Amino acid sequence: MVAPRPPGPRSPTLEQVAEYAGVSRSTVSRVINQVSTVDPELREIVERAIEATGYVPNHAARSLVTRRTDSVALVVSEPAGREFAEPFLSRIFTDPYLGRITAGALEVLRPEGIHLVIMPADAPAHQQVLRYLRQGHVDGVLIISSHVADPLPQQLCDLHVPAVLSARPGRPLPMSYVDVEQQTGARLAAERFIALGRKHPATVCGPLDTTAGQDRLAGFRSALAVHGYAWVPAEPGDFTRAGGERAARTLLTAYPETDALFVANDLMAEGAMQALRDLGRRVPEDVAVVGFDDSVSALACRPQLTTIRQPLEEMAAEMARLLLARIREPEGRPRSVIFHPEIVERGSA
Amino acid sequence: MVAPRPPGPRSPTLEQVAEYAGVSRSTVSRVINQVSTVDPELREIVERAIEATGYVPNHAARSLVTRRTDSVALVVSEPAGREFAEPFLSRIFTDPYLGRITAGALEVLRPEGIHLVIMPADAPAHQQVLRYLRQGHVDGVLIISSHVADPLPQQLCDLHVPAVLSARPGRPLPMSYVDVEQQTGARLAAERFIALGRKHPATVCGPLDTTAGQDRLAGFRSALAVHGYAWVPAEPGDFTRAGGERAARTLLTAYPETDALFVANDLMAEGAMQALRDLGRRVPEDVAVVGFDDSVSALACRPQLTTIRQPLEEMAAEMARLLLARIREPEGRPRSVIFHPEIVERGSA
DNA sequence: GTGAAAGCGCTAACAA
DNA sequence: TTGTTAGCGCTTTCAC
Repeated sequence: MVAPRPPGPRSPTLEQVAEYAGVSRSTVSRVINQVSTVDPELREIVERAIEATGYVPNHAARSLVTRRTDSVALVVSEPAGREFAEPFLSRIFTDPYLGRITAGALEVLRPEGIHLVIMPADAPAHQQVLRYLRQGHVDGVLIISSHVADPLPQQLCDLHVPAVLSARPGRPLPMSYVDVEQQTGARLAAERFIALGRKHPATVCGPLDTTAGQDRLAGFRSALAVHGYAWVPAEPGDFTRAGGERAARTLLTAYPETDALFVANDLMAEGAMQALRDLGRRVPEDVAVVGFDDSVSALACRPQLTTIRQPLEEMAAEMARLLLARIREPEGRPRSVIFHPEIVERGSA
Repeated sequence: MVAPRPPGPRSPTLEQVAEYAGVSRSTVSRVINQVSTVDPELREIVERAIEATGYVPNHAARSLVTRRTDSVALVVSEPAGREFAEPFLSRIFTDPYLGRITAGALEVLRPEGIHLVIMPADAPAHQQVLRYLRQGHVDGVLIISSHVADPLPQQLCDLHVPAVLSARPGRPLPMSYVDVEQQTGARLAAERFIALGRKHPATVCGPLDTTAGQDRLAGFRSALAVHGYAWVPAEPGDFTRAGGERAARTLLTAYPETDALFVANDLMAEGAMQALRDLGRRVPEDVAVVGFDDSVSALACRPQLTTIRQPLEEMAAEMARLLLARIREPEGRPRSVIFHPEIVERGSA
């Protein structure tokens, strides 16, 4: 909380513009709000008065009566019970994932004149976030949540705050969401390995308490089952670079025959490539590697990463569109939009 | 702009809580605002009433009278006249720079209960951003601006909106800012090359219309001048990965004898390493490379990047502190806080 | 087509 | 210590 701002040179009010123009407050208000029933001549006069006084409407006053704020929150949720080496804030803001989501959402929001408040919500902050949303700071919420048992989506649902999820919710919920066909993506990776004639596929999967982690693992396994693999080694990572490195090392130590590695996101793949290098494995000759995301990390790898592309920017843009629709029509049916993944073939597999 | 939200189940007002508790509005207000002059017994009653009714204060109403919003904007400014391959939004949100700044700022802002609105401001959006700020949406602004001729800082100054800059302004301005000793950083790189016995240093510098670009180049040149280098080849890049790759290629083609390369940020260094690899140069054997930032990119490189560390998170945190100070005391003297860079030695030099 | 007036939910003088 | 009251600046009926 900050101290009150001192009086200072306050900007003009509607009242003052009205006086300047010699009309009533209502007329100025109508001109500002583009109401068409204003005499063109008066409108002209008022517009000049606005220009002359340098008037801008006061947001709080307007918001108080209209109950709109023209801004939405981007909530990055993380439930309790996860352990990470890196602190929450640097971890999420260093991950290219969030950047792509932000860019995609703003691509839609900006032209609509809607602003974005970014709200990290680790477990201790959940209550504050809910409070914030209840205070009417924003018209709606984009929720980035991956943990299957994350309570936040349900709570937001209960609050009747318009909201859209970044992925299929862990439990069914009457809330719009966007997702990618996770299993299909994983299958693409599996098929790539089969096509390359690899015999010992394995995977650094995502955290098994996330839907993406579960789905990608299941998709990979079931696609390989079709080719006779009743079982596939898997070691979970935490979607961070260091986590991927660690998991790959564990995996390759336990299963040194591994010649194909599916890593559940590009950031972990970066770490996995490092581990492989340290272990004296060549990529792709000894071990073929496929990542997931098609983020900047994929290009940073040597060799560059073959990966499953999910169009995060477009997905976030769609989230924003779904949210706007929901804000405009809160009782509409929740919608889901599922995107198709594609394999992007580069040097690693 | 969005349509008005329908009435729906409005949350309780102060009035209703007061009625429930059998006290006046003011008393409830005092309890909410932690005013100490409330009888403990009454306070207890009121708190129960708040609990029972599920009351939360309406932000707009409060903001209208207090003239505070408890939120600040993070404006990422970019003046007209720059050409980039990538669109503005994906470029800035994909750059680890912004992520580190955001994380650092939130580290200070969050505990204070202050929220962050993220506002990209390319040239066409400048007017809207100024308008937004004048409307009183936020209490202050953190400005990320690098272009020496960027008009935005001056305009914000004129608006009397509390603001803090991410770097020394292009022209002197009565505004607080944070910076790193750019020239010292560049000198560290130069000295590293001298220590390694390199004879043909060169630099992929930053855009010459940015203070950082200018300072790092000047610092590198003047440090080398001390060692007899009257002139040093330099090729400007645009601080992007692709730009660094292009610039390094140009430089190495024109000056194939180059055996030491200072690259003005890590993102460009990543690209430069790629270019060197393509040109058949080994790093560090044939060409030693030093970057600037110590971002995640530095770790993604092979070999890992020796780089000049600037503590961006701490710098952003300091920006936030300076801003809070300014909001609380708008007439205070503008302050500058300059951080010390350090060289982080890794594999590339 | 325009103006007068009520009121959005809150804080902060001021009185009691 | 508590209550009464007057706005904060705007939109929005409702008369005219």
